[in-house]
Amino acid sequence: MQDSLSFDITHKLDGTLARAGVIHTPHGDIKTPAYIVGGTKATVKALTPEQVSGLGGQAVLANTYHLMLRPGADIVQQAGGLGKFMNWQGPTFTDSGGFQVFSLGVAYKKGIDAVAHTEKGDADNANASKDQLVKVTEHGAFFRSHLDGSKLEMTPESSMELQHKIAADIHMAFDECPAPLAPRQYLEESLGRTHAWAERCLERHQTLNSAHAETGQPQQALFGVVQGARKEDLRRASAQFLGERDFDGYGLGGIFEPGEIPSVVRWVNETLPENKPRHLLGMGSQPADLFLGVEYGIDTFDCIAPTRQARNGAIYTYGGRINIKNQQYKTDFTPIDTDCACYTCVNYTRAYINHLFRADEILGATLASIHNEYFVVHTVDRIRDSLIDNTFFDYKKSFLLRYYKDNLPAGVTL
RNA sequence: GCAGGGUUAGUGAAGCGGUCAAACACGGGUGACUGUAAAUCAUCUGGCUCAGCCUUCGGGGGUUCGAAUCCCUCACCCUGCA
Repeated sequence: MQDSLSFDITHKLDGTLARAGVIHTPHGDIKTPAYIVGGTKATVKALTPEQVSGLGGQAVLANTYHLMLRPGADIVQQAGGLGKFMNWQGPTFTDSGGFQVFSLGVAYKKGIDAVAHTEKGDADNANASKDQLVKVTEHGAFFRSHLDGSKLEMTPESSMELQHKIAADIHMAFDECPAPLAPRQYLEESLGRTHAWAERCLERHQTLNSAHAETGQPQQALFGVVQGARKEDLRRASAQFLGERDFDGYGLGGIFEPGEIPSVVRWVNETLPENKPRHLLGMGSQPADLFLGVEYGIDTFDCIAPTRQARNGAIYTYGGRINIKNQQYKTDFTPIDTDCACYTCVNYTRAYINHLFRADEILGATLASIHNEYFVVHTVDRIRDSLIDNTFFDYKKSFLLRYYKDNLPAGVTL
């Protein structure tokens, strides 16, 4: 059977876990470290695939839960798979739906921030609220659709069936993402479940891949997802358990702030096998995530924040984040960032984009999304270059000082 | 000219004797957003020496302990009839 995926490490940065390399997939290569563009519902919101590749995007990540609801995995399959369906030629990932166990579960109507970042109500964070749409059992997760309330079930097996129909190049194992401040006992129980689910995912995945081999379809790859919250022993045990199994790579889940990276990501990446790619799930809202992630051994990132924030007017510049809707930009006829080479910065002014947002014109979302996504994709590309020419720490320091000035996020060091 | 209706904060529009600095929407200010529940959400939006006070509901004058709310009058707008 032909390999679904291979990974070459071409450079390593001495004294760190950082590496540069190439992931080879049936739909092309990904030069790593790389920022994977969020395309949850088989679309990168407000952008055409040409715009995504134009801004430097190498691969996109869609979501199994969302595509199961709309349009349904069967339709994506009939279309010829995710890439064909959305006219994206390059590599694709799907997330399993594991994160929705969290976002529609304990975090529902409280917000990820409230559940993941605050110390208050830690026990509360683990408990079911009346509102939440998810119930977890050993068998799988029961969802109520956030769209119409209908009852759905997702199991490790069904997630793999769905992902194979959607047919991205790289799948994620169906995991439970627990609230990071849940009680220890719950975290242990949850991790055991995630591991059992991972084995069930792997088994079904291999069966499905064998069927593809018989029909001549490309092999698909599966990443195991490491959990364990902020507990070193749990994280190392998870990385050990999954690292011993035949996954094509690993996703790191349940990480919420840059300050966790030097601890949690390090524990995991010190333990995982070195020769397989590591994807940091859902992190990459701000530059510190990217520099620290790479430094502690991450190969790929995905995050929806650049496009979501762009739609809401929050825009990255090398001097920090700005809100383009603010009054002060009404008559600012300079680009978002004079040091940025993206399509938006080359062609448009802050005043024009400010106008588009105030007038509620959809082009504002597009131009802002092109810029924000370029900003993070390009930053990771530059980080890659800095690994190759051995200037990582200089680049990290100058970038983060310019971006954060005196306000480095908690836990971030230069 | 006669009869009726109207004039409320940046705009539209509730209120019809005390609990009204005055609902609500829009507009405006600011903030948030990390495997997308999100082109979303939060908050402020008369002034000030700010748990209190001051000035506001077309202008002026009354009634009342008390008026955006009732009466008189003036101005302007709308609708009928001449």
